[in-house]
Amino acid sequence: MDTAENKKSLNFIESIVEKDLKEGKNDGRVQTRFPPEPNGYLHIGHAKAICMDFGIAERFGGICNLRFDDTNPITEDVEYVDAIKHDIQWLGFQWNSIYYASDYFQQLFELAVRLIKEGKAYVDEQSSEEIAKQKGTPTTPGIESPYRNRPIEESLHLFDKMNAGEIAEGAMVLRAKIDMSSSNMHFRDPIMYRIINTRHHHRTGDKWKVYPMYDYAHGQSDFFEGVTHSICTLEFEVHRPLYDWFIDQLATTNYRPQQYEFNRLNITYTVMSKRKMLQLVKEKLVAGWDDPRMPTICGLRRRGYTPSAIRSFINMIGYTKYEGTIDASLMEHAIREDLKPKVDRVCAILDPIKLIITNYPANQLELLSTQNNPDNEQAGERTIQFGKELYIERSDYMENAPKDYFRLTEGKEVRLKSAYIVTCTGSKKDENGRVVEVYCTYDAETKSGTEGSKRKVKSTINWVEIGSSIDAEIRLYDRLFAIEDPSKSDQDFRDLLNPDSLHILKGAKVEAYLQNAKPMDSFQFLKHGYFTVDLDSKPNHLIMNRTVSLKDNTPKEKK
RNA sequence: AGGAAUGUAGUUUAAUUGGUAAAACACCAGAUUUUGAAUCUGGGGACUGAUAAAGCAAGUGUAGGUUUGAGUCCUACCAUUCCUGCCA
Repeated sequence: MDTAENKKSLNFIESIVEKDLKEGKNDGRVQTRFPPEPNGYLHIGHAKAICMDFGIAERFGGICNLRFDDTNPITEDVEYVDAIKHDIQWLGFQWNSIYYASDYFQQLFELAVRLIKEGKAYVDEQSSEEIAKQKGTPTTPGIESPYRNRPIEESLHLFDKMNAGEIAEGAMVLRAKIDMSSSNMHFRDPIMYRIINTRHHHRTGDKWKVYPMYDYAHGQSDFFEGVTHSICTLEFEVHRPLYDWFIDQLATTNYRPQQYEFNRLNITYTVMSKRKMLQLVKEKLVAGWDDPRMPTICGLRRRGYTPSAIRSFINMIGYTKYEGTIDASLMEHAIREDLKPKVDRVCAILDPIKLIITNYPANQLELLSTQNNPDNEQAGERTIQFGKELYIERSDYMENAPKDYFRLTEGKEVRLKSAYIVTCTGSKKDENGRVVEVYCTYDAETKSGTEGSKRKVKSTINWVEIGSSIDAEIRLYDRLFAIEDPSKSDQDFRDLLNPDSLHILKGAKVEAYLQNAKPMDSFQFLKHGYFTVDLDSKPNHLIMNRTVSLKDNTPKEKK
């Protein structure tokens, strides 16, 4: 797999790294970092970034560190730190070291003091509204703060008071003194520090009352760590000049981290915003961050997606600077391909109806053999129990069938998968006219594997023997949103949820083989799709999630 | 309107760095099958045309230009995305 991957043409960032290496930039070092903010769970978009950050290091013999961008205690929490670590490792990556932006708070503070002393930063006492107003617009320059040229000593003194907790939250900020008329809005005296003294930081506790902003903290953290290629998504492109400006304040040698941006991942029928996901979770529109409909790593995991499927999907879509939207079917293709050779085919009857073989001896049971996975010889065979009374899918019988219906209807033959050929002889209805039992006769000469079984039959249907079958709750998941691009709609995204994204079937019957299935085990239910045992599944209450359906080409029941 | 960036089949990416526009997914048809899945074979697909026959002075957002030769270089235009949090 790796050789095939290496043959593939390099993406544009890999090309840059290769060139940098050739030119001996940064002493031939390659160092990346994955910098999540611990304020939510990782999603498939992060997986793309993870594959990039760790992938570059792996491919070019460099290192990749995990760094938590924990500069905002208002939204961040340890809960997320552990989940993020787990998700990265589950995806199959291992960081070199773990760092936290908060590890650098002291250094960042000292540098800020230095910038004040150099006249490159000042304490502003205006409200956020005033500062926003003075910022101007992209087409009109901003105006300078009245505090912009206050004495250095005064800023120094106030910055200390800010950090001592003597100033109220929101009352003052530290701003870099750059250019209020820059065409780049980020240069209009960006805020470096704000006061947060009503929250404990999950690592530094109450030590700090001022916290650095992203633009200041991020690049400097890269610098402190020795990052060479700081890879992020396109929306940070306009931040790059500021990133460089701050680095300029620190760099004294040839070493410089360089920021590169690639297109973030968008997928049809879902949202890729942590804010929106949080909202879905908080308003209980989904069952949690790991709801199998969520595009989070934990959601995909619970849905039955594998790390290799996710990685192959990411590999398929590539990295460019064009912001498009990936067809959800591509991800579905990835998981089908991944699971195909790996998981056993089993019988599950989602909407059962009884099939009684009238000429089969009562109380007789026999053991039949069936292939575990026709796409993988090594998976071997297993035995299944057959008897007089079976469950079949309700839809596999029709009382008044059209010509092109090839399954059970009076007088017609079908093959029972891995068993016998049977002929339908009729059915029984209850007082409401609902079919409750279907009858058939079997041909004892047609047992699977024998000569007699070679007869051509139009259709094969699935079944489970009643006595040995086990009950299962089946959760049929579908796309979370009803429309392709919920974020481009004028409507509230919550009104665009797909009302059919989850159907729970309580009365399903599955074959005994699933008796010992454990959470996260995957199977293919013949004709239905790939299913995974849910986390909440118990030995006496089997719950299975549909990962993805088989491709559905059944619109034959037209006309 | 200012700045930054991006336009290649329906979608996402390739294209030996100036030299045959290709792949995957999607779509369509046929064969095959003890899964109406998978598999196999083929097809339309980048411009025009009606879905065709077919055409082309035709094809990589549009229009020009440079060149023996342009998806690739140059110019202009158009479209889309991002930028005015004390979020990251």
